[in-house]
Amino acid sequence: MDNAEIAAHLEQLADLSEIAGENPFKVRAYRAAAARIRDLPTPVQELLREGGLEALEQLPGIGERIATKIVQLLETGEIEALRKLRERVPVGLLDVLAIEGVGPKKARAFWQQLGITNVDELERAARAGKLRTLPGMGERSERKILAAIERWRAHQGRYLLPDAEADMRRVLAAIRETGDAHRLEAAGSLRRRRETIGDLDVLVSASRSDRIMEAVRALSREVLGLGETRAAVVLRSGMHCDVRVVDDRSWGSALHYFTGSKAHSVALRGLARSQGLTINEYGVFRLREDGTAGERIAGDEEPEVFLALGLDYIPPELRENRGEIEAAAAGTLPVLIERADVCGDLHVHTTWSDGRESIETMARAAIERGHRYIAITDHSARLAMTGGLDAKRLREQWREIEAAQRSVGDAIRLLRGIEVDILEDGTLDMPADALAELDVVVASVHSHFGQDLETMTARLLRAIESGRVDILGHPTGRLLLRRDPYAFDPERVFAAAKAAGVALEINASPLRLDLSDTLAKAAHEAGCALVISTDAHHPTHLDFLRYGVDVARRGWCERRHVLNTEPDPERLLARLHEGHR
DNA sequence: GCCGTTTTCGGCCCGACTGTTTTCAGTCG
Ligand SMILES: Nc1nc2c(ncn2[C@H]2C[C@H](O)[C@@H](COP(=O)(O)OP(=O)(O)OP(=O)(O)O)O2)c(=O)[nH]1
Ligand SMILES: [Mg+2]
Ligand SMILES: [Mg+2]
Ligand SMILES: [Zn+2]
Repeated sequence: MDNAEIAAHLEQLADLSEIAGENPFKVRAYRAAAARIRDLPTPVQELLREGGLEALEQLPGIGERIATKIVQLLETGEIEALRKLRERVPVGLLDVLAIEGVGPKKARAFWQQLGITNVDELERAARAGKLRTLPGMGERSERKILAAIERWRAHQGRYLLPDAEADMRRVLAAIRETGDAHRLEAAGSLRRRRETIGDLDVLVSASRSDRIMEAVRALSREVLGLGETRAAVVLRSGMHCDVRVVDDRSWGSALHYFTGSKAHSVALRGLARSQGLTINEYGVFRLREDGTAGERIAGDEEPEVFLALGLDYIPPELRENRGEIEAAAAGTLPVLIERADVCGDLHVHTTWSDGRESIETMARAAIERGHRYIAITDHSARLAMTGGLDAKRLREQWREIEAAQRSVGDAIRLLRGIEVDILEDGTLDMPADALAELDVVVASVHSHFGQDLETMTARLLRAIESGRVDILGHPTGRLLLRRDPYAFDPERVFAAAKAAGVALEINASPLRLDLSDTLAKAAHEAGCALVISTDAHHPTHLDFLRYGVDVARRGWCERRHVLNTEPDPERLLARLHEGHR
């Protein structure tokens, strides 16, 4: 059972406990534990094997009770407390809880007072006008729930970054168009550069909000809520969008609030309380004896919020309550890598396999982007559907690389590379002598994703220890929103990569983002080198670098952790080859 | 259920909007 599944069990425990009327703080503890497990780079199974129950209890937010539940889950396949809860509370209510506007109290009331146990029954009851018999519910409530059920049925889930960015540009343009916005900025998960985006959150400062709200309404196909300072709408794309309007004085604290994450804000606000302060979206205030907010001491600009608490400024990408507040207090936050630090791209495809453009076209596109070097890394033969290269065609490609190099001049260095398949048994899909003549060998898994953890780990280790591999490409094999990562033990893989001097790729394709933020962090903390590569199959894909830098920043990476921040290609190659060639 | 440069008991973030309410609970950001 992988960490995502364990987290899902804890989430379910939280949801059902909540409907059952449990203490909300206990429910929150389950949710916090679920988040912690989901963020864990190492499979819990491996953690337990090495450190036992104590290793689990070491994790913040996981104590004796939850640790025991997790062990129980891994040993027996279920959590006793969850099994009992499922006997008592209909599991169909989990869907009811997912309906917007329905929380634990209403779900419970539907169930206890109307015998509703799932969404279909809720829909029938709403149509039959039965919900209005409940206290605090009327005809409008029924209509609202029916609309929410429709959205739930159509529900599109989360979005990839480029799709969210495209809609965000439209929203920002429309708000700007009103001329009433003094400042405006994308907030929420998009500002934090999370790997997928649930909805758009936009902060605006203005002295009047009516025309801004009207502009947002005009973009939407459905209005979920509309007040003086907040609007919640469904855009025509189906994406949800929340707009918050504040006045200029509140900009900093409002931006902090709306950027989140929720877990970060809750932790920061808790720290403020312990310092006799209180934070809301309007500022940082001294806390009076009676518990109300007193003198305002900060909040015009975002950095003041941190400063007021004695903290270093925490960049949005780090605001996930993963230790950033403690690091900011200790002055040990990383100096995060930036896009301008990256000097080249080490994973580029061309028409020699499944890329869309020639070597020279890709080279010129890279020059336009200021790159000092790119590695031409087409697929090896095993990936037949991509027209992958065998040793003979690989050697032919070198002549074209040389020709392209002469043609584009010395503005950029074209490196001979390959993305060689790691075959089922961990051997490489190319003879060793051919690989030895290359500048850059990226090795990746493209088949047999279903191997168990031990088999896949051994397969990756064999490739890493071959002495022929410089970079492990898209190390988990995941496709965002489409394919889960394959099972393997990152700890052993990272240890082997460090020992062999093999770098780990942060694949910057927004369909992949692989390594993920948490794994990238674990990798450099394990002493591994990283590279950020686009896996470009088209000139415009070279711009994916931004997304890779986002991941690196979310993974606490500094410039020194990423090899392709080296401007000089010869020095870069020396670093890439170090330890195994 | 977790946690502790105040603490091993008693806190645990804080406010906008909605619907139904005559003063607020529930839900959500
Ligand atoms: N203080 C506080 N802020 C919250 C709470 N819930 C949400 N926020 C803030 C922080 C969030 O980043 C921001 C936007 O809320 P969203 O629900 O859209 O979450 P976010 O954008 O982080 O993730 P998403 O990708 O949309 O799921 O609002 C909360 O319970 N308390
Ligand atoms: Mg959001
Ligand atoms: Mg939102
Ligand atoms: Zn690949």
